[in-house]
Amino acid sequence: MNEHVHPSADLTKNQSLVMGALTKSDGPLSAYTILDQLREHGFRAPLQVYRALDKLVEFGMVHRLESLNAFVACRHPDCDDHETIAFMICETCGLVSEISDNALANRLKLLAGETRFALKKTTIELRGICRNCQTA
Amino acid sequence: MNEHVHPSADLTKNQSLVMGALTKSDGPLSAYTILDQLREHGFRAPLQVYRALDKLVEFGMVHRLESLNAFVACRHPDCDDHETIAFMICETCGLVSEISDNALANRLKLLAGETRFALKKTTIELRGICRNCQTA
DNA sequence: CGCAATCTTGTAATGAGATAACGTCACATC
DNA sequence: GATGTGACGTTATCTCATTACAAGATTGCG
Repeated sequence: MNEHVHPSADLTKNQSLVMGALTKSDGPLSAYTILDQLREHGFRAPLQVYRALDKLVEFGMVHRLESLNAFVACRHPDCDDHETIAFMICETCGLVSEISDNALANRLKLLAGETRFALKKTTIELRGICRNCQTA
Repeated sequence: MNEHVHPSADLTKNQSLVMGALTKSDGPLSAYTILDQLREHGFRAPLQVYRALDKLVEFGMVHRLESLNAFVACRHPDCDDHETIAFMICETCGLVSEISDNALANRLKLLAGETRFALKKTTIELRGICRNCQTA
């Protein structure tokens, strides 16, 4: 069995709305942007968004980008390892792409192991300019 | 010449005070914590801290921890590459250690290069429990 | 010297991100 | 039908960060 099933069917109403907003969006959204988009659906307070986001992140359907204080729908092809994903963030167009690289993950695990560090979560975010935005 | 000279001599008064607070501290400090510590030295507004921090980060003397919204004095042994440093952050004791690993840095550069992504800055933060805190 | 350009500083106000504390409601289980 | 659990709604508050504007300080040059 896959541990990272995306339980889209089991989402509550609020979770579905938040997930929908993120899926529709091209790039990452802040919690407050999501809130504004969902006001017409009855959302009134940040906590409604944050609670949904917490669950979606827990389910592995959404990632939090620490360097942006924003959230993106998970789009990486294989769902093997939600704990060691790298993000490339274009500072020009805002595009975010996910990278799942075993060599990278293993190297980090090795480094942690060397000092007996019990690794729980990794944040890897690359900021720069994507190919498209350079030629433009 | 080393491009990452730490120009401690050239720091302004505010920059020195902020740097001092970070150097004295065992772990990372938030901007507002620094502000509180420096009130007796005449600090009154967050901006005074943020301005100093911006410069110190620019000089490579201070690192920003994105996943903590906090700052640490640079303590990593070699100053070769301020752009690709990994941090291990203990969630129990707050200890932060810096890792400068070439294999890791090269792998990231390779991954970025594959998609012609012009890498500007990398954020690598490992959260977990350090060796000491596990045995305790 | 006198003046302009630039950099650093101080202050107030505000914007943006996140959570605490409270109460309520729906639903499952025994 | 009592009880536990999880999602929900609301208000207030907290933390983090920036904008905008004014005042000094410093450098460089005619």
